[in-house]
Amino acid sequence: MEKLPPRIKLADVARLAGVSASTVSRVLSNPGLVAEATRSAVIEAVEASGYRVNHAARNLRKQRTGSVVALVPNLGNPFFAKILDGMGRELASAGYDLLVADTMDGQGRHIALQRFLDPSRADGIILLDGLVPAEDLLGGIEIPPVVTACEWIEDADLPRVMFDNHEGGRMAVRHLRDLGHRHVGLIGGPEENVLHKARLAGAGAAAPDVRLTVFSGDFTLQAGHAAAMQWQALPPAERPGAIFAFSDEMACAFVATLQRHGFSVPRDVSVVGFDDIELVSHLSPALTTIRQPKREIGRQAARIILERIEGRDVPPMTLLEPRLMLRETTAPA
Amino acid sequence: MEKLPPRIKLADVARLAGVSASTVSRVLSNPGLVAEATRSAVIEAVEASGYRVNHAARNLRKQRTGSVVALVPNLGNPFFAKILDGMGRELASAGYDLLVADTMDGQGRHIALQRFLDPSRADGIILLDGLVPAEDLLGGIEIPPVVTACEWIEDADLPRVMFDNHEGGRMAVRHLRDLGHRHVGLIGGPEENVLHKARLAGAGAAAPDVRLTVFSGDFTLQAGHAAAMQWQALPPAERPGAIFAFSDEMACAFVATLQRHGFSVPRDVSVVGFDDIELVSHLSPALTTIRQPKREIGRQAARIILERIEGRDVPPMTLLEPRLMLRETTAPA
DNA sequence: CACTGGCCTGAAATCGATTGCAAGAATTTC
DNA sequence: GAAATTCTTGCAATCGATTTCAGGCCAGTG
Repeated sequence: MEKLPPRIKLADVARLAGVSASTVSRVLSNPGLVAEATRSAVIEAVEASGYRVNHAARNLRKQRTGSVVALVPNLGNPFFAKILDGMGRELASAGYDLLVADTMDGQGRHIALQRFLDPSRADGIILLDGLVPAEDLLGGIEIPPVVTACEWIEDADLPRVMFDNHEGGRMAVRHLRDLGHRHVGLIGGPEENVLHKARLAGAGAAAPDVRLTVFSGDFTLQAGHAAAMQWQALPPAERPGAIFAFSDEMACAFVATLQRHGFSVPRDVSVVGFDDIELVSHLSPALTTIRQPKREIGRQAARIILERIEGRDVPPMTLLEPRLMLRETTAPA
Repeated sequence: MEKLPPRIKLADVARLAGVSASTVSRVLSNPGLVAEATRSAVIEAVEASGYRVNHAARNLRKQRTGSVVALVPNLGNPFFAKILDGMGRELASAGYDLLVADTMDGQGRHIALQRFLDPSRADGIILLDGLVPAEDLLGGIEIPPVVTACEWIEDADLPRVMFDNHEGGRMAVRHLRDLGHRHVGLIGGPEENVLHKARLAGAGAAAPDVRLTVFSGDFTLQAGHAAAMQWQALPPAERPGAIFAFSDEMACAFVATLQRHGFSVPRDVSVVGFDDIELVSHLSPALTTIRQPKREIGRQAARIILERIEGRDVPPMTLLEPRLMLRETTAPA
């Protein structure tokens, strides 16, 4: 191992430029305070020495961390990738780092979040999991500002950034009704999930003359497959002629399973998904679905946490509009 | 705004326990050095006061950051989600935070990575982008240890964690040959991409009697669609009877586009993908593909960067084995 | 009984940048 | 030309935890 030269610090630059460390610091963070001649000498010394600030020292002194942590229920779920993407760009352009962490362990148990709810670890928190106990976020201790995105926590008074799930649910069922369907099957999420509840309520509010049959699910491919098996097992007269799945993955698996058993979509059954993940528009038949602007949710959540970090007030709720992507899996009854 | 009590620090706990700050620090980081009686008094004081260490201060003093940064070419690509997942869990269990950042801006231009290549920002770097100029990683300045994962940098001597792309390519073409295909179309990635080169070489090495026709691509759905249009435009005698796409997304789009134009898979053409993203096993027909153990790649990369952080030597290359997932999109010629 | 060694503990230095304060220089005002 | 401002700049304190060093205490040994 070669011996590395010790890292350059502020004092070294100061010596090189013939000024004090304070002056160098000012040139770097508040150049207006320093006389033109001194300033350029300092800049030259900074460049000549290849100085880079030590973040730990700066953060300690300034009592901030320069990073925001995103807590997701499952990092492996591709759904969050686009959201993190939007978030990451927005934060990066404001000079913040994005830290990500899972709220669940390998076995799907919620882990202790105390570790992240600490002002010395992150300046702000973006929470994408609606099932975190509210008391974790309010307990007497001092925690950084929090905003919830996508999901939200019902009994906590935190700013929310979310898609209009109720309207999305309404829109899907309304679309099917307009096609003449009067019996719609829903493939839902976990019952305690806030997204599930909102979409279900929206679906129910869409039209009084549409009968709804709920197949339970959990947003996964497996759940879509299971729902298709249940659907087939029903006597033909009892089978809903249309299906609204609360995630595109469930919708895809539902369609594929039926196809494999000789049914045809949309001839035998119409299907609407939810999310509009990119892939589904490139399948055959292309999935009709409710689009969630995922990147935009990430961006907005980032903007809002930045406002909160600056101490400004933010709207209690930012609602993003749904959009029906009309494609090939729905047809008249 | 309510007035918050000032944050508890080490000195406060020390006063409460009737000892010095040094002793409290020792109890927390090296309990063996402290007498049993003192230790329990300190622990009690820590709990009573709700003390939490200040990371900036600790990091400054210890000259480390407690975090590892993963640099990905496109955070929005769901392919990376599973990798980050494996990585995140492994790092978390070692007490490290995972920072993520994109190596590209919104327009697909590479951004300056200097910002992350800084020992005061991260203790280690996991690079998932093979197109970063090698000089950025070697230039005179001191940077944290780096490992490359998935992709790698040809002219840099950095530890690599990767899937055996050559063997994956070989396996796919061999499988098609075994089914009787003697003309295989490849839908590749960008020409300068290392994954593309390795898979292409593997495909070429599979069998001397198989003719290969390359359709250019870039791993995206759009590229798969474009390749399907090109395929159809060929005179039937010139159309490869089998296709090996270098990503599942391209394979899916290829299949769907052909289906939409009245062709049938695998009757008219056999298709093999690459990656084994979860969704493709739940389509109809289910995609035959080469599985990449994505979570495992993340885990291994994390392990290796942790070793490097500890200063230990690591193998220059960690190769993960391919596996052919035989499903429904391939059939005898 | 004096001495050596081990065990605990506290004082103080240290990590490196930021910033309030005050002093000296330069400029303006009357 | 003296007094009042305004600019610049450096000194020294500060952020909070860790760690070196040295000293106090106690037990064991010759």
